[in-house]
Amino acid sequence: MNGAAPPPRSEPELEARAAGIAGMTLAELARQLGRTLPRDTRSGKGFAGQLVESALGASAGSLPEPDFQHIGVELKTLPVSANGRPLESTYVCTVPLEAQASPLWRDSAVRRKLARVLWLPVEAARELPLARRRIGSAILWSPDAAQEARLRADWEELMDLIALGQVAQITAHQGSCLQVRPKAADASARRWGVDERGVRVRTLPRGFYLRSSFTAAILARRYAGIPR
Amino acid sequence: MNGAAPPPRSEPELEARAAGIAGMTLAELARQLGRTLPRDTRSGKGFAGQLVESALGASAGSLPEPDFQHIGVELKTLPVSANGRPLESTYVCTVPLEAQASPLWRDSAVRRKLARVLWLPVEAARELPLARRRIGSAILWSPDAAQEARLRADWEELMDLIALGQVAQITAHQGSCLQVRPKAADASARRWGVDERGVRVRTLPRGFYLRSSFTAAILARRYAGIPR
DNA sequence: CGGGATCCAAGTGTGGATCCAC
DNA sequence: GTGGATCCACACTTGGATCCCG
Repeated sequence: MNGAAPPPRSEPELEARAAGIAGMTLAELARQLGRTLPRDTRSGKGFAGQLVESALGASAGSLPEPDFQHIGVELKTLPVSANGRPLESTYVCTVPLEAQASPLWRDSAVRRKLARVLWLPVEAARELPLARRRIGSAILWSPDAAQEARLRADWEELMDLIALGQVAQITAHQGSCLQVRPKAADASARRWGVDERGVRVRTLPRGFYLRSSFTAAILARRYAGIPR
Repeated sequence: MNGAAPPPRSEPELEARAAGIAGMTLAELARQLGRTLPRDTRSGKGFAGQLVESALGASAGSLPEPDFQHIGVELKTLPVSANGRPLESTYVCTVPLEAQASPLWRDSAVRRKLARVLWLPVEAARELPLARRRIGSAILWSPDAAQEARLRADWEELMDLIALGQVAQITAHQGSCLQVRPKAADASARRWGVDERGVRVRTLPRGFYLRSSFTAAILARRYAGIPR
């Protein structure tokens, strides 16, 4: 196997490929794919995610489509500690800052993105160099009724504020499982939004993120499976 | 003088700068600005335009704003033969392919772009190497009533077809002074548009262009002034 | 600990236009 | 001659996320 894989044609095929890379280190996988490792994790924040995209046949760098568009599955790597506990929140998608009337959960990007996800744990303890980090066992997941209800409640609360032009008042404290945080090159970045009076204004771009307590619960149901 | 100039603060200041570079070759101007010439004109299609932007203090590579936004003036280089006759049509702006109801000329990008233009003739005969091409004398222009009427008539005819989803039927034969032609990296490029039934479809991106007979008339009123 | 700040790659779109086969 | 095709640069956006100070 060398170079990027073609798109998988079914969920079982995708799961089989994920099983095939479980236990490998990022260095091993990078060598197989002919990719070089970034010098450090600061300058290579997205490296692990892009590496497994190539390995599993995701249409790399594509647009609002799911990673595996034929089969409607989104791929998310999950940085975990040695104990298999998520170390970071998970980015979902950008926040639509120009929303005016309160939109419907049914039509939301958050619901579409999270409808079907292949979670792939990857070791990410700060002291462990990129090269030695190992890939865990994947979990193919859809939200159950309780999870979807919590996601929806958080999303509706947050989107109501945005539709009212209150985005500047939102902090990452809000939302029990889904939060809104900055998503930008730096704090000076600006995107078009709407203020309290409906006037178009420049504002900091933001994204929806899943709290790590939420992804921890997903992993807890099925052992993350980092080989020892 | 070295590096790009700051924005001019008035039309007379802009005209004075243009007079200052009239008669210079592209090689001379490039050396003053510390820029290197492209190998050939095929790979350097936009070079002359970008060079004079720097020389005159246009906010290079900026967005839908006029080149000189403070004073509301657009800069257009005009490739001319040894006789001062325009050799090419002039690109104005992209065609809004998603327009539904027929929009108003008053609000159009074409009218805004052409409201005030500094035309700068530049020698461009095919046999003349980039380095030896000379810059002519600038003309600061606004459309007179007759010119605006022709532009408006062409624009309204073309935009009506686009609003009806007939963009695929438009050819460069239409329009007495303003035409629609492809504006893309190649013929496979696609942008969102609307078909006859109002359905969103992928279509070839297009731009508005001024026929060279139109720009020739502008130059004819005031001698292009390539020094001999 | 975690909320706010930041980092990289690649795709897309726009602005500058001229090329070239028919 | 000119209508359809193409070329370059670079700003902007999105998708991949983790960093790091209070």
